[in-house]
Amino acid sequence: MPGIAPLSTGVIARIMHGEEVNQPVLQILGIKKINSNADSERYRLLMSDGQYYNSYAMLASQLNAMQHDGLLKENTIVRLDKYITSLVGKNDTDKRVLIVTDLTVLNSGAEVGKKIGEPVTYENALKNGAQSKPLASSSAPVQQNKPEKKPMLYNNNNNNTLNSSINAGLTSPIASLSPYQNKWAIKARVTSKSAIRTWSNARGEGKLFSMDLMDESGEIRATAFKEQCDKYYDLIQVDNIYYFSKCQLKSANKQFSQLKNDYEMTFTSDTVVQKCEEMDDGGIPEIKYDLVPISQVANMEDKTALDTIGICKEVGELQTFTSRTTNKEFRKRELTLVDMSNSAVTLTLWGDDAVNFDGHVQPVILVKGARINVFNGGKTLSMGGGSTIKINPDIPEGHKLRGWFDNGGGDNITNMVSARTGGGNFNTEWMTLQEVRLRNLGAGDKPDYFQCKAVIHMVKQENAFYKACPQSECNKKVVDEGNGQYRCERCNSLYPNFKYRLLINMSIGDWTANRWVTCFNEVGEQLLNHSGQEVGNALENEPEAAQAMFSAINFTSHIFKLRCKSEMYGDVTRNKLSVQALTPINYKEYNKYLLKSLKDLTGIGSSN
DNA sequence: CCCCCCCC
Repeated sequence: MPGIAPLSTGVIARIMHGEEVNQPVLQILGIKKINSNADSERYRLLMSDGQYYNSYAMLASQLNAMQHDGLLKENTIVRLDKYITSLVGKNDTDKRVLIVTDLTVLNSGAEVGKKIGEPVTYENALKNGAQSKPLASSSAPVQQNKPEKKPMLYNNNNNNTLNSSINAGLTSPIASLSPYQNKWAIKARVTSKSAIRTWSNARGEGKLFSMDLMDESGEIRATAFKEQCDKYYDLIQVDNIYYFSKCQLKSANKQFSQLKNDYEMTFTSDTVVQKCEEMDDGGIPEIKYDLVPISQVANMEDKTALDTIGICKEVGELQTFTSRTTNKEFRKRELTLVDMSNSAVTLTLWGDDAVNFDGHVQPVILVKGARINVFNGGKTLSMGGGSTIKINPDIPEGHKLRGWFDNGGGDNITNMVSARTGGGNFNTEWMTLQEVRLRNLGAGDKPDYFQCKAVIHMVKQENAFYKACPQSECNKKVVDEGNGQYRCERCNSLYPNFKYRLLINMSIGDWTANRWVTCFNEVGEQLLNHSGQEVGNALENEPEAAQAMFSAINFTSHIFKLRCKSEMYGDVTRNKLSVQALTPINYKEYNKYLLKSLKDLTGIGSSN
């Protein structure tokens, strides 16, 4: 059969003997779903090497999608790129389960069209005296073969017992754990660890912490309550590898966990945890980061979890507030992360992370599992369950960013993914400047936000900047003492210097109306394409340079994201517009709005 | 046995 990959004949005998075989090629003779309950999905495979077949094979759940896509039909020939074997069951009936964690389809079932060879079960072949020894191979076994004497005595809570099992190499892959078998030990890396949390409800009260564990086969969440919480909290550290045994397994509630496992673990009084001190990590993978460029965050769905890395360009004050809904007090701190996509996003830290954070050195921040929140039409990242941050991580991406930023890389951030320091072009209602008046926007307690396409008519150079407190966290206007000293009333300090901050008023117009709007520092810097320092200096000392900067933007068109709020000055109410963000015109998006407006106006092409 | 992840 030309084009059909040859099977690795007889290889199942070697695999089931614990030998590591590189990329065996097998044929799928059947696949069926086990565990029929709705939130648990797992497939069992019947696979043949043409000589033997093996029904104790499982598909790791991260490969379920291949089955969903119809890629694993009967007769399909696959190459096992990664797999793990594990002994399960009581000693006398030990079975070696094969868990496939990565595979490549070589020929589709339709292409092959039939079962190759006349395979028999490996177990029957053994009984009938067929060759049971592994064939000659230079590769070392991953796991020890089944020891002759009964080694797996987990009937007491004794570390020596655990050690002997572990030393014999008898750890199970996480993917093989289920509530139906409890004699196992896993060797896993801690990828995240929660803070200790207390609860109190009708069913009682207590405390707990949870952690996420990972090995080559998969991941699982574990929770330690009460006594176990106190006992293990300090021992468990992110990135370390531990042996765990005698935890209770139960179905995971998918509502609360994004981890790819149908089960989760609870520590019990019998649980044994032991730190793995070996230098060799034994194939336990490093924590993997799927780093998303900050610019991409704008295109991702609300509530998505993601990994990213950026420079903490700005850091906010620690804020404390009481939640209106729960009456709980929260502490948070907002960081502005920037990266080489010339984009910025806000990352919110909570609790101790927020309190202890020192951002003044503009560190590299690596974050795993941060969640997207939509706020004011922008997107922010927030730490939550399972999220971790690392400050100045020793990884190539971190060093690259450091070099980029220290050479001025962060000076031209043009894309503000979060609304506070800018904003995107998503989810914000389009409006004309006339509609803003007609609809009485900004009259409520909360500001209104909208976007419009407008052209800059005139920019005021007078009072376009002010002299602000030089402290990085304080932007209050300083009082010029006239003797080379500047006084900040907020910090109650005298300084020999100040920093320029922009506060630009300009007139913009669309086809319906003109309005005066205010740009604060960051947007002003983006608009004028110069730092506040440069603009302030030019305005004070180099009028021609300043003129050039300001006239360069006259009659340019942009998408303005505006905040609208009516404010009282004495007994006069003024409706104020401030520019939250400024973006180049995305004609695809803008035309969508125009087309919709046309439909609404004419009724042509509309549904009603 | 938790399952909240907040606020502007």
